[in-house]
Amino acid sequence: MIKLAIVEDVDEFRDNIKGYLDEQPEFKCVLSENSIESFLWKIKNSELPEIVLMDIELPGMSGIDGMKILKGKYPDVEILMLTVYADSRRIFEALCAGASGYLLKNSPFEELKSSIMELYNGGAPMSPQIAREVIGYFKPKPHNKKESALTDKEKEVVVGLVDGLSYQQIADRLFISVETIRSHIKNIYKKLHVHSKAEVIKKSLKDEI
Amino acid sequence: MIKLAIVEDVDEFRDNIKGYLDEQPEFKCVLSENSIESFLWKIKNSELPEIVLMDIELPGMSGIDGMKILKGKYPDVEILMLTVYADSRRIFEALCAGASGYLLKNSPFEELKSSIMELYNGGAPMSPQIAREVIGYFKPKPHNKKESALTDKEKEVVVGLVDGLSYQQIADRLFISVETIRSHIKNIYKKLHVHSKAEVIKKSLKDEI
DNA sequence: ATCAAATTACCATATTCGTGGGATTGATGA
DNA sequence: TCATCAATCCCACGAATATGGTAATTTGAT
Repeated sequence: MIKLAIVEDVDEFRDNIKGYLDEQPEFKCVLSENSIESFLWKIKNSELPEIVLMDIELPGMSGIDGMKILKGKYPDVEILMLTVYADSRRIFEALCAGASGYLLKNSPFEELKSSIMELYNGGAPMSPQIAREVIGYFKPKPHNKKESALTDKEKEVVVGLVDGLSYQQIADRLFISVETIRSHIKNIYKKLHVHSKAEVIKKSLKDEI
Repeated sequence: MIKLAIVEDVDEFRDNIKGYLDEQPEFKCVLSENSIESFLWKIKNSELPEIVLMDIELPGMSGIDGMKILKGKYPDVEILMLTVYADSRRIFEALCAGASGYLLKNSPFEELKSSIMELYNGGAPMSPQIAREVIGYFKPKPHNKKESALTDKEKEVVVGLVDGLSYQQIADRLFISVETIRSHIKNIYKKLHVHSKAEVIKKSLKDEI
């Protein structure tokens, strides 16, 4: 018997889901609320749900913020996001906030059920569209520039900068003069169109150099 | 009719898969090879497959390296990784190399079929275990430190540093004197035990401050 | 064999940074 | 109420950085 909670502001949709889930012998809805605020309030005196189905678009506190609070208080609760949107910003915000699964609302109830079971068994259910976004996150980027423009030596210098070394320290590490480092840095700055170590480090750590 | 290719070194397993897929009216196996090398050779004179089922553990060139080459020559080919391993290093290497799906070899053939269909329809099929790893990648880390120690103002200054601004520019942005920035920076350095902008930026971008 | 690029190195100079001292004002909490 | 801390500002000085030159080798590719 898996204990569930539902947080969804559209009354009809919430009741439909609850109706369906209550029919399933493997589930038990211990809470069904229309806002994060009331959910967080009621949960104090309720059985602790194992899985929370949560809408991402809620009046008042957003599902994302709600998740953060919920996860803070009850880290073991699994959260399955439900949403009509498949845009990547929302997806990654939700995942970074601790969602364990992400379904589109147009999923049929049977899929909702199997997704809950999958989540309960340690999986991470996602609608195909969502999975595509998530996988796409790792895909090799079209790599805007051609091979980063930087030479091998310049890349070594960049590594030194990222490691927080001074010019002198980089020189020692690469067994060349600090003057050479200065030359390389000048060229790196020109190529990357930056004017400080800080910007190089940022580029190196964020984009790709 | 979806055109498929199989790259798998274990003859029996490869033949079993091919046998099953050939029975399906939606599929057509245009290639079935036991190594990346022979696959890349034969594909030149073969119909171009739309989806390649590829083992990740291959003698000779690894599936990962093979994928990179394949993706380089035929960027539109979708790759579905097949493996017995679910360790995160392999998963993320494969995804970063351009895999569009990732199945464990213990998946039943029916699941393999539905996964191919899902991939063909723009999804990104994953075994539940794999999905868990992928989602886990985004999960909030156990956040080692206690609330980062930095005050709100100090965090704003850090943001300025990460943005590559000079002290003066940060001062202008926050409408306070550059001397105040210097004070904040001194305190930030003490709290984080660092001695340069570079280290702060690195900490901010890598760990969490 | 030749030319372009990469790597190495040096000089000069203005700016920025890192760090040591202070000091004042509020807000917060014990 | 008193102590603490965040936030604001100032001074000074040596170290490091940013940017402008110039130029000798090495290396790679044509």
